[in-house]
Amino acid sequence: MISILLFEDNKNLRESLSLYLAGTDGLWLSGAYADATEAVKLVKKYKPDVVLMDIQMPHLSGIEAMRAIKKVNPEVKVLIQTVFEDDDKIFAAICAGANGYIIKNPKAETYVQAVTDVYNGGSHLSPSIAAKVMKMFQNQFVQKEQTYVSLTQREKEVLQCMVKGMSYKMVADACDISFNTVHSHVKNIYEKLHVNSAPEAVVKALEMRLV
Amino acid sequence: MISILLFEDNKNLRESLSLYLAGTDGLWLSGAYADATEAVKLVKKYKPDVVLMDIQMPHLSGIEAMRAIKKVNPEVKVLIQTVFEDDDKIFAAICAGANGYIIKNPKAETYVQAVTDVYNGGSHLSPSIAAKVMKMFQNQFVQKEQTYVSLTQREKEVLQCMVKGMSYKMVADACDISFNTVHSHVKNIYEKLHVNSAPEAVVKALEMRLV
DNA sequence: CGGTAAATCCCCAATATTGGGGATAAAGCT
DNA sequence: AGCTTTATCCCCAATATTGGGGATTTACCG
Repeated sequence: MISILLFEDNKNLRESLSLYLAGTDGLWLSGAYADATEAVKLVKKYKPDVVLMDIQMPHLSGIEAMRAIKKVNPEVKVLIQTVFEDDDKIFAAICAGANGYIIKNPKAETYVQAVTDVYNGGSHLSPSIAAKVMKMFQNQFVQKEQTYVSLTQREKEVLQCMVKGMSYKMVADACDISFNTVHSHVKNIYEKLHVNSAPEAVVKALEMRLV
Repeated sequence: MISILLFEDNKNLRESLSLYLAGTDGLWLSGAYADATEAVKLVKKYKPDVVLMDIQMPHLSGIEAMRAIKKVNPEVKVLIQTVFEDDDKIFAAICAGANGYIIKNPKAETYVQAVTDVYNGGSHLSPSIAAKVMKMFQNQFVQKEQTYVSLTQREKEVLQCMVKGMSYKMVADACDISFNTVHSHVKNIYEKLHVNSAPEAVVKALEMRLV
C-alpha cells in the first residue's frame, strides 16, 4: 500500500484526483490539500510514501514546499505535477530534489505509474519533460571531445578509490588485492589517461565522468 | 504506423522482440539485425521512425552506431536499450543524442510505450535511469553542505594549481614562490580541509567549489 | 606599540608514489 | 595451439609528498 499526500489548489482537479487515487488498488490517499503552507506538518503527521505536489500554489510554491519537506524528511518521495514546461521550473524542481515531474494529464493511469515508479526508488518524467532534461544535459556538456578511454572494470574500481582519496594501501585493502597489484593498475591507468600523478588522474576522472 | 529498426546481438531477445513488435498494432518492424556496422546504410534504406539500439554490440557499440546515424539522419529517433546502468554509459548516450534509454525489461509493453513516446517527440527513460540522470543533474548544479572553510588568497591559488595536477615544483614556478613555501601552504590547506593527501584535497576542493 | 595573521623561506626524516623491469594464471579469440 | 587481454603479484631505485620542527618580513588592527 502506497500512501499519498496530495497538494493541488484547483478544487476540481483536486477532487477528481482524490477520487481516482483513493479508488485505486495499492494506493492510499492520506489527504488532499489546496495549500502547501502546512505541508511539513502534514508530512510529519501522515508520514506518506509519496507527496504529489502541484508546482503552482498560493502562498507557498510547490518547489519551496518540497524543499522544506526534503529538509525534514529526505526519504519522502515528491512527485511534481504541473502544466508548466518551462526549463527554469523543471530545473529548479530537479535541483530541489524532485523524484519525478509529470505534466497534468487527462490519463489517470499515468499518475498511478508515476507514483509507483517513485515509490520504488526510481524517477518518473513525462516524455516531454524527459526530452527537455536531456536537452539541457546535452547543452551543458557539449564541451570536450570525449576521447573515449576504455578502462577495465578493475581499473575503474581503483580509480574510484583514488577519487575517494585513498592511498595505495587502502585501495589494496578495499579491493582485496595486494599493494603491488594496485601499483600495477595505477600505472596502467596513468598510461591510459596520459597523466602521471594521482591528483591529475582524479581530476581527469571527474571531468570525463569515468567514475 | 511507426516503423522500427532493431539492433540487438542477442539472438533470443532479438527474435522475441521482433515477434512482439511486429505483432503489435500501430508498429511496423522494418528489420532486426545483430550487428550495427551497417546501421547507417540500413537507416538510409528503410527510413525508420525509431531505431531500437542495444548498447553492447560486437564490432560497433550502440552509442557509436547512434552517433553515426544521428550525423546523417538527425531526425531519426534512437532508443537505447541495455542492461547497463553505469553513469558513464548513460551520460555518453545522452550526450550522443539518445531520445530514450530503457533497461531491458521483461514487460514488453514498456517497449511499445517507449517507442511511442520518442516517436511523438518526447523522451522515455526507465525509472532507474531517470533517477540517475536527475541525480547527476543535482550533483552538477547543487553545491553540498558548505562547512565554510576560509582559505587565504595564496592558499586558494595553490589549491587551484593542485587541481590542475601540478606538482609542488610546478606550483612554486607558477606562483613564483619557493618550493618550501608551497610546502607550507599545502600543509596549511590540508589542516584546514582535514585531509592529508593531494587527491583528497582536490576532490574536496571540487566538491566545495573552492576553486 | 604589541599582537596577530599572512606569506615567505629553511631543515630533517619518514612515508608514499612513480617508473622501470619482469612473471604467472585465467579467459577469450582466431 | 598461439595470441591478447586482464588481473594478479614481485623487485628496485629515483622522486615526491607529508609532517614535524622553526624563522623572518610585512601589514593590519586596536
